[in-house]
Amino acid sequence: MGGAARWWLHGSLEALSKGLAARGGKLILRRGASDKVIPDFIQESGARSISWNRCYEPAAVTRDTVVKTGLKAGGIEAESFNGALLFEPWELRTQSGSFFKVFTPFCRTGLKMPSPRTPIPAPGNLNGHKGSLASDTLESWGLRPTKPDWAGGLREAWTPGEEAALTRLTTFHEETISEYVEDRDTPGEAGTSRLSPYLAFGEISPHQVWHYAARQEPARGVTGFMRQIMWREFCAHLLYHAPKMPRTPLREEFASFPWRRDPSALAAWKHGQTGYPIVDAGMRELWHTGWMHNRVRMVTASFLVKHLLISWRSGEKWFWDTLVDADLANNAANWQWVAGCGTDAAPYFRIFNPVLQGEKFDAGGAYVRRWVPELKNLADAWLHKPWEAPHAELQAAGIVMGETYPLPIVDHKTARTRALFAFAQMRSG
DNA sequence: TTTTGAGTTGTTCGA
DNA sequence: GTCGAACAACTCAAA
Repeated sequence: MGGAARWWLHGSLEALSKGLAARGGKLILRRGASDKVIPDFIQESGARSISWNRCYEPAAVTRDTVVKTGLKAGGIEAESFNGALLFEPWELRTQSGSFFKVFTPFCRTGLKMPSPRTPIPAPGNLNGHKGSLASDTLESWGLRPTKPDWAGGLREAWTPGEEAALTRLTTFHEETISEYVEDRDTPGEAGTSRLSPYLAFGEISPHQVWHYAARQEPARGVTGFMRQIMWREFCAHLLYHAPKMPRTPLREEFASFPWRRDPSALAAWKHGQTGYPIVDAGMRELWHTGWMHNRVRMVTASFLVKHLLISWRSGEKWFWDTLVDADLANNAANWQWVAGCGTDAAPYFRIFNPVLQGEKFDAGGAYVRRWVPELKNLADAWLHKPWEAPHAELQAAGIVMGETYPLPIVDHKTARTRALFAFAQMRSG
């Protein structure tokens, strides 16, 4: 797990432990190889059956199959359930029986399926095990950063756990969803659901999200929001059917793409020091809060892959380490989409212009001013391209280009031409 | 089997 | 300033 996700997991387990205790249960923590720890624990506790929610990531499928086979052979009742996805990955098929590689027909087919099961409430009383069973302490797992403690921004921004997830869902529906279609693309507004980490950790299920939305008045935003939930579903199904997706480009010709190695440019990108305000704002939001607005994820990812010509794998790794909502399937599928090597990817000539993206989606500059405060006194007209601002404007705003804020590490037009050339090179073999 | 229409998110250029 | 076309060609999904 990445660092930010480990921080979240600590809070998540803490909340789960409290929730179980309130219902007469107890959370027991153990760690080690599943096919050893689980059978040992079953023997120790005298359990006769075990249930779990399925994971759909390739390594987890393999692991759980081994565990289940072993338990059944030992006469233990073992049952797994789907708590993570609206549809089973083998359920949604094209008419020819293959899995979907294009989102729109995938989504259409999903919406025509019988409605996903409705969630049932948690039991009131768990009637827990009465004996004493040893448990690791959560602290001993060392999930939270200590030296240094870099998680202050995460604590400010998030409350992990099921209760917080349900609050978030309710608030989103009461305050945000009616303007979802307009506001979800405006990073300066809190226009998105921010449910991603809760979904990633199973603190809320897509079934809960789905049925809660379906029960609402058919507000304008609901359909658009459900479409986004289907994107999560699509990525998970893709990973299930294409297990190599996190490492290998789905379009094979990309194996020979001429990526550059450029550690200093990569470092500038990671730390929000590229000289393009919208990119830097996004990367700093990520570093500070463990989350980045969806629109800005696209812009920053496109910048790494196309302007800097650095492999999407580098970006994938950084996001994996820094996102509280890090999810193997979403991360891999979306990086491949941006890089153009996914099955349903953006065409290669679609290269985001970070200045235009900033001007279009952060027109009032609220987002950049929040995350790049050294530019906050600069007028809207120059905010997304400070290197073009007249000297007097910069001086009035207290900015010295190259000192208080970096000059662009690449020129947009030059970088764009270079990217197009690289793609052409790849195509010609 | 063949054909046809369509495909998350954009930018640039020239009229 | 606004608008439409070009940017390529390919693969997928369904008729």
